[in-house]
Amino acid sequence: MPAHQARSQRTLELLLDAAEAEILDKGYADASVAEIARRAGCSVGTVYRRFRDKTALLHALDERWSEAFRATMEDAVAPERWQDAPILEVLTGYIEFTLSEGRERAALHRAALTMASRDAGFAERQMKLAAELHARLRALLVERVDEIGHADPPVAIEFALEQLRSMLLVRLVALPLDGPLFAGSDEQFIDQALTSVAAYLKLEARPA
Amino acid sequence: MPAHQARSQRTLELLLDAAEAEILDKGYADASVAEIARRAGCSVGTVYRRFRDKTALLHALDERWSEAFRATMEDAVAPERWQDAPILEVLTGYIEFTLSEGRERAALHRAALTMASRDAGFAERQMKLAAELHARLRALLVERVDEIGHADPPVAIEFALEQLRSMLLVRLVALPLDGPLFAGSDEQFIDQALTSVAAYLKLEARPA
DNA sequence: ATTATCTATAGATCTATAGATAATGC
DNA sequence: ATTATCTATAGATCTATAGATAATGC
Repeated sequence: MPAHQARSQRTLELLLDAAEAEILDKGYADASVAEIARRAGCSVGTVYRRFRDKTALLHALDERWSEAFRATMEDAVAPERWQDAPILEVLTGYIEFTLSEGRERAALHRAALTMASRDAGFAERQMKLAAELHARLRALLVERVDEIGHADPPVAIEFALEQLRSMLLVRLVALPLDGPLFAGSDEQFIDQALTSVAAYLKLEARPA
Repeated sequence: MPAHQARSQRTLELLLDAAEAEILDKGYADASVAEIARRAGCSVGTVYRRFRDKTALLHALDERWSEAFRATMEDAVAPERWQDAPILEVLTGYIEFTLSEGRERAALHRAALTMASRDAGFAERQMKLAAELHARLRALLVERVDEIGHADPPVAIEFALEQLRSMLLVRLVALPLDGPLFAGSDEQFIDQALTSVAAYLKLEARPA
């Protein structure tokens, strides 16, 4: 249902804002269309003029989130940005980016999680984003393979990235259950994570 | 609401079984009391005779799950069971236990996850279980601290356990989003996980 | 006599639509 | 003339309860 008037375009954005607020507030399952309309300052009928149904509205919201994340993510792992940086520095950047981005977006991510558990479309979009970030990081490490002393670098790169991603997920998303048990500060966390990955990959100074 | 007759005790168990089936089938949010009653072969009124409300029924179910898990878990990490085993062997046992237990209970764990996102009581119960397992593993490692070459063993033990737990969670729970990206087999996964933890902890053969 | 169960339904949601009214822009 | 919005409500849930009926066990 395309918007033909400037007015309806504005309404559409108000609706997405309202849906976001409502979902972060009450969660996916308890978000009501009537309340979203109220928050957007319009009527229920208007919601259904712009969106086929409730699900379509939530998909539009999830797409907005995904696009915003893709933009920051692509910027954070752009190869130009890490020119000549050794692996440990790249990974430090990744961890710090994820921690700060994740903190800001924790509520959002948790909301997306519940949405994904009820509709495969959300899950697909999220996994695709995760895979893209993964691929970009892999490329950065592959370029620096001469630092890696591990016997099987391709496997090691995959595993090391999965290890970091897993720890960050648990630390950040702070799923209601499955939250972090490691009590250390972020500095301590980053420190140990880098120590661990360096030991596992058997990182060596780069040959000149 | 205690059960005074043998009949009502049986009904109670039928209701928990029915609730379990219903939740694994449709998820927490879509589980309906009427359908649970139907599956248990009794009426809606009967459900409310045994449980104050829907939430109380789900808590009773979650408690049943938790008790079952606690039993297998305590058995799996019992100190007697690992007498004289070196750290790597203990951790192999932990990983294998978690993978097999987790595979069986993945649907259940996912259900608990959604329940936890809507009611803090579920979250608390789950985190407590996770913390108990963690504490038992920590004790096993602390006993074997003379194998550890890492500069700060207490921190290293915490971090290493968190690292394993995080990877196992992502690999197993296979959250709708946040699923695993590491494509290797279980054998490959276990192999790399052990390589990694050995390198990080700087494990050495135990002094005789 | 007490406990358990069932039937029937009140009451509270919540999504989605129909039909009337108002604003926009060619 | 077309697009957007609002009001009012149908229709589908779903939780929880009231009141009648049946089974249990002292």
